[in-house]
Amino acid sequence: MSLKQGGKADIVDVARRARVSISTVSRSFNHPDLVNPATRKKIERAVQALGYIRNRAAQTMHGRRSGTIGLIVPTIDNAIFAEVIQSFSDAVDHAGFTLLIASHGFDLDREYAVLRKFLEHRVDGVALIGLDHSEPTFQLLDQQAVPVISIWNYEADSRISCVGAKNYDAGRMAAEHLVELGHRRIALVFPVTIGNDRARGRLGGAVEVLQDQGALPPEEWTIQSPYNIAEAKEACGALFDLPECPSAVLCGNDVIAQGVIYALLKRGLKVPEDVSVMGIGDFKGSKEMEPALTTIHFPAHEIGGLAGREMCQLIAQSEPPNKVASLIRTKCDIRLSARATCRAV
Amino acid sequence: MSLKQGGKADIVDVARRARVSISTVSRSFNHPDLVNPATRKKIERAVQALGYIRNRAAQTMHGRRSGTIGLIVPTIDNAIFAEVIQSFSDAVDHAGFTLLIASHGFDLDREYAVLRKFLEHRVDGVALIGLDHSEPTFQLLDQQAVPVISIWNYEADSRISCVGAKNYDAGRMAAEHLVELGHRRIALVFPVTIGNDRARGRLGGAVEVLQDQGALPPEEWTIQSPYNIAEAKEACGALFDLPECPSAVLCGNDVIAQGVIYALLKRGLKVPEDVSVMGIGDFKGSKEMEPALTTIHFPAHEIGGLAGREMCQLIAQSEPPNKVASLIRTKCDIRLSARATCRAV
DNA sequence: AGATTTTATGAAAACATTTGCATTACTATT
DNA sequence: AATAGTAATGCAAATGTTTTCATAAAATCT
Repeated sequence: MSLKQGGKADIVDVARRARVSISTVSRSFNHPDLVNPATRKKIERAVQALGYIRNRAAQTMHGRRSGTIGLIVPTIDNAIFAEVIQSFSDAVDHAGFTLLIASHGFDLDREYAVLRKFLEHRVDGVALIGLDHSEPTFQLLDQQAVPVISIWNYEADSRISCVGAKNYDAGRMAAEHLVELGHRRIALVFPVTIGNDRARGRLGGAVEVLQDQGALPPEEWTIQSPYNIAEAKEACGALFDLPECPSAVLCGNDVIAQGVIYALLKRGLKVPEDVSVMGIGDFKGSKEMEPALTTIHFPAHEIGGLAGREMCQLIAQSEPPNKVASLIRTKCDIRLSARATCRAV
Repeated sequence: MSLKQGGKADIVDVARRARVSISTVSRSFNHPDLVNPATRKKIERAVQALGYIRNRAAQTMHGRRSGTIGLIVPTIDNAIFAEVIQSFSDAVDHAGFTLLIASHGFDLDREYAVLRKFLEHRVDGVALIGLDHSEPTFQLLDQQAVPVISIWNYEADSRISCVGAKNYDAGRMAAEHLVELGHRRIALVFPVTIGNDRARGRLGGAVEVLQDQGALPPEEWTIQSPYNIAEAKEACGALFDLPECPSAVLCGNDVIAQGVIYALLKRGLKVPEDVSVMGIGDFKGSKEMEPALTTIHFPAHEIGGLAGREMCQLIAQSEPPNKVASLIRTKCDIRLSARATCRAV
């Protein structure tokens, strides 16, 4: 009975019950210092009694910020991004924003479609993974002048703000480590690189080092596999049934590395005694594996948190609307985590 | 120059450019069949030229659906939920909805706060994990009459719609399998169960079976550990340094199981020769492990997808607004996946 | 005590849409 | 050829807020 029949009370109901005008109610939410504490109390009571919940849509429509941030990722259910999504989410949540999320399965056209959808919802900002996006995506971003940040990759000349690391360096580091350990017979297991600049950068870096060393792997030692334990395990199986087996395997990321290790174990081969395995990413759990995975450490948690905070900053900067925020570029350091899956030969 | 100075065109601009009324423009979006194809073409061209993007906030405000669904989970960066989030996301995306997501870190008060925030955004529906929620949460849900679904657990007498499995059964199955294999010296590694009915159900089921067999583990064989490889590995270490070592370990989920396996490997103990390890959940990758993990299979992908589709159904049902949708309860089957980490003794 | 500033409130316009009702122009029916 | 029915469109009210401006009341200054 204290509730309106519909169950949904609006600001007018609150005003009526508190015997003040709607302006005062609105003010008591948005600029509490401008309204008499006693009045505020009355309003507070009315809100309680009616179970009133503010309608953000109405505020949004009025031209204010919507209080939402959109995050577009290739996939959610993947160790790579889960950590970065979590820390990004925490950071924007902490600043009072609500997160809209969607995945596109590495399809840049779907990415564009999702972006449009987010824009229809008038997100205050958008975060994307990597710097590889379709031209329409860039144009839309530009035209709508929405604050945008790219997570995971760093490029000094990126078209949009970014926070992340140089995947090219990661690829180099990984290959160099293997080479320093004396390996020359190195196989490569990477995902498809179109529309995936992280993988492309890593592979490019690794190949360059190997080329300099005259250790470029033959065709049959270059395996393609998605970021997925099962498929990686399956895909690289043939590798070890070959007459000449590589002494080390450099993997596109830790998930692939895990698949490779399982494939080796399954064949009764020992890591690192028979074959060394190198990952990239240093996902949660890679350190705890037995033997612990040698990999290139990416500070995923830090990258996600930084990206979230910088996103909020970009949004604050771009106030008033239409003021274009300046670009921010943050380079995060990566480093070799030499553990137990690679040995010198 | 074809763009409005602000960069943002509205429906009025489109109408003007297409030389029709705003009503017609609106209609051509929402009820295209009611407008002349030729007119629709004109409007389409105007939209293109102006780079117009519809404002969902305005539609929302008008009382229609917002086109958003809120998903509240304990954590995102965890193998347990990542898969279910992904499939739920895909399902609602497919139906044209946009997903709002937030995590609460197993804190039911934060869950309540997040729910409020989502309701401010006028989500068309809310999905929660499990059936353990604070009383204010249930009341708010009730009072706002928002379609809601619980994911992961099934209870015949749940207060809200649910799709999932019986965690109690999972716990029983796991314990029964171990008992059938002849194990009596069984250790338990589970997370804190307050506010986590999944863990509570599993533990309860397992304990009951063990009690019936007079195989209830002593205090020092009951370990507490969060869902986290590193902490599980660390936490159960002491277990194997004890004078009398258990012959099997039953874990709260597969992540914990993996931690336990690594702890064993680290001590030079073999799985399953020295100790059997049982997981619950059957996460992505558990099948590929070497040795492959014996676990209770939860159809996470199916649960998430079903939940997403049923959420959309509930929303459709609750049209017109204020019509309360009926409860839906779907029980998903779980089964033992006996693989290689448990052996008979 | 009168003038000036400050504090607290209200009225009404604005925001970008949707939709019920009214209107006009066709097409089909007798 | 008049009538009824249908298709396509426009007008204007409604949606739930925020905010500018105006006004009234109270506090401060001289």
